[in-house]
Amino acid sequence: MKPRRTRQLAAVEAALLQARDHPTAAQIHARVAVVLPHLSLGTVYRNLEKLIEAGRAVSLRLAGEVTRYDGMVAAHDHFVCRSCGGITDLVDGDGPVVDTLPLERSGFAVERHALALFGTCPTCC
Amino acid sequence: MKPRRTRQLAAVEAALLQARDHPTAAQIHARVAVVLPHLSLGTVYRNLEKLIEAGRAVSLRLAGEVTRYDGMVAAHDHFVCRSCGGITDLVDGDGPVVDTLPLERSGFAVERHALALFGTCPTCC
DNA sequence: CTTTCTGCAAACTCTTTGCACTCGT
DNA sequence: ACGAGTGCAAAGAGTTTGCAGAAAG
Repeated sequence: MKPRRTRQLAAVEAALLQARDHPTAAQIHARVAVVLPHLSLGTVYRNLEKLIEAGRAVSLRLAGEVTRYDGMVAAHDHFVCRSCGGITDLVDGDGPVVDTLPLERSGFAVERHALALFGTCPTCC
Repeated sequence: MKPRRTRQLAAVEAALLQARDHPTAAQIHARVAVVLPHLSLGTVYRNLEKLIEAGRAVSLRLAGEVTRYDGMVAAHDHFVCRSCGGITDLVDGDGPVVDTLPLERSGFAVERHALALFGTCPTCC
């Protein structure tokens, strides 16, 4: 049950870290296939699952869209532009803040959240 | 392209409004099938799509889960309990608040958001 | 009557899995 | 050598769609 460092796993992680467009599994497959032509899509899915379990990747599911993957692992939110379709990472600090205090007071123990904002980005306005 | 008032559409909407458990398309189908035995799953999907376009329903996609539907149409967030799996509607006021001001200042025009919180609910703590 | 909607089933898309083989350790 | 990982292809799950007939307006 000890995880191994295979070229496929390394390549998938490298593609994820390099990408800033929140690629789909198929996109990752296409990109890695340049270097590893025989890479199968099934292996991409298996390795993405491993990275997520290891906390080295995050999956992102927006309404009406395929699952996307994000190599940025620190807690952050997303802005989806209705005009260009681009997804912007919002790092804590300049992004929106979710205030969970009222909830905590009601007895909810909040561990994490997933927030996606929709609208128009600065470039498209 | 004038929408018609069919019993199937009415029954799907009724089931949605009655449900408080954010049912999946299959669950809605099962519930409505009690009244309309010949209702097909395809029709459920088509009618859910119509309700969403009309702004009378909302879809909800959580990581690793099937699409769920919500008859509560007012903007609200969701709390997902890691222990019991229950989904609680968080109405604005006692729910968490998303502060989009810093973003707006950066040039983003935020129109709406989708927020899901994960943790343990009061009953499960 | 006209046009939208339905039921059914087949098609589609995305994702997962079984199996024999390969490759890290 | 051992066993986790891989490629391939087939299976699964969820959702969409084409078509002939039903039904709303």
